[in-house]
Amino acid sequence: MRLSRFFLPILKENPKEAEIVSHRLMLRAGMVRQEAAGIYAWLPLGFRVLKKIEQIVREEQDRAGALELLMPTLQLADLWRESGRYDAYGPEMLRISDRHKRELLYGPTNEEMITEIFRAYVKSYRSLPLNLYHIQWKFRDEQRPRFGVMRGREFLMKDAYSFDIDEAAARRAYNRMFVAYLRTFARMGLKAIPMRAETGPIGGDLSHEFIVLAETGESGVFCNSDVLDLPVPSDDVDCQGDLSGIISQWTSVYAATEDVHDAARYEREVPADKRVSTRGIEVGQIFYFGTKYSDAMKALVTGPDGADVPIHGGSYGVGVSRLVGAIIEACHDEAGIKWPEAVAPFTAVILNLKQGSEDTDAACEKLYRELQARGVDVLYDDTDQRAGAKFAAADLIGIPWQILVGPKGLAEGRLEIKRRSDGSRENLSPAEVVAKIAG
RNA sequence: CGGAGUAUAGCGCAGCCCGGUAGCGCACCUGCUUCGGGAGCAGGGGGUCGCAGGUUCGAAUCCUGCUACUCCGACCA
Repeated sequence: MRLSRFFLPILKENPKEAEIVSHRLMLRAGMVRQEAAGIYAWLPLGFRVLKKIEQIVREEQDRAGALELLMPTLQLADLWRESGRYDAYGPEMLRISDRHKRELLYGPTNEEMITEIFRAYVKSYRSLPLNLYHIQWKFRDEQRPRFGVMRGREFLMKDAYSFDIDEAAARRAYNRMFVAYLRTFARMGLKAIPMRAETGPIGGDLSHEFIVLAETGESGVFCNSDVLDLPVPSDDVDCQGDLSGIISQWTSVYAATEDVHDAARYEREVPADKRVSTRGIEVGQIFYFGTKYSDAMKALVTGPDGADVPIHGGSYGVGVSRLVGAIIEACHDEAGIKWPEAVAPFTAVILNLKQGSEDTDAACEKLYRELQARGVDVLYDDTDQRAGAKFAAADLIGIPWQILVGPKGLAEGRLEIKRRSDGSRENLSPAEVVAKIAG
């Protein structure tokens, strides 16, 4: 992508409403624009990141055996009356009526709808286990939206729903999602710690929140620093195999949000030098809720003995749009964002330090073509701004690799490559640059 | 949902007390000079001053009502 043809409305000054760093940087980097309280338009740069995150979530859900579908944003009120949540959900639910005065709502979550779909088709225990998920916009009419996309009213969420014949099978489904979540967040460059959590209004008795440690997080958290060094399951983990060893490894180390924090146990189990008391951002939560919805909505399957039984369910959410902010909270410095490569809007940016000069133009064009040919997502800053402005913009938008092409280096046949994450620099030949980034 | 504020150009702000027909910095456009860490000079474009009423010869400014947004707290993927 040529920057001169891209849409990147960078701001030099800080918008006054943005209090936390991720919100400030997202606005300054031209990633989002606020359209109403807690409602954002995703501009091209932000949209690229959102899509990368979404794709990682999707790949790990698929790996875990979940099946993607897509449910609508609007749902009929009657569906929610069946579960009893239409009234219980309260003013956070956005209620709408259509021209026929039918009552609808903009979905804040989809347990009811997925249960309705499930019960319409699945009749036998032999169709289980089943895990269906979608990645769709949700709306929760928060009393006080804030912190940009970290707590918007409209947000993109991955929500998966598992269906199993009994509790033991449901716990295996829960474990598969637990492992998928460990992998998902690690692939994005985040340390997300699973913490025992309250089940809240969704119900059930087993739940973990996945928390990214950050001073600007909304909830207080307490954990044993050992949990930060636990190994994340690798690519070849057998999701259909026995995962209980991994789960117990992760859940035996103390980690809790302030809501369920047990100070006595914390002090008893965690040595003083390993106590971490900080704040965190919730990026995912998983629940096992048993037969709560299948009882209320009569989602029954016929078991091996011929008797109908309610299925055991779980639901598993990832805040996809929130993750964009969470990653920035975890990865930035004074100059701007430092995207982990896996979610970066572009892998590399070419900075032509003397636009209009024959030598640098030719070298940049060649490099740009070669990187593209090698499948690298590359941004070419071909604007006629001065070098300093290009450096500042590149640092701000956080592209992992900056390739500096200027007359000084070219005189010796060299380009300078700067790594955004640690600021390290190397002088390399063009071929070496291509090999390093594409290879 | 309690409390406190704000609304003037794309962004950040001044002007309002004391009414007289809107200004500054950044950004944008043109030209020249610059050119490896957010350049300089000169010229230029852009605002029914959140909306609706009222007072007045005259309202960004005073009065009334409304709306939107922000911050602190209680609450949430």
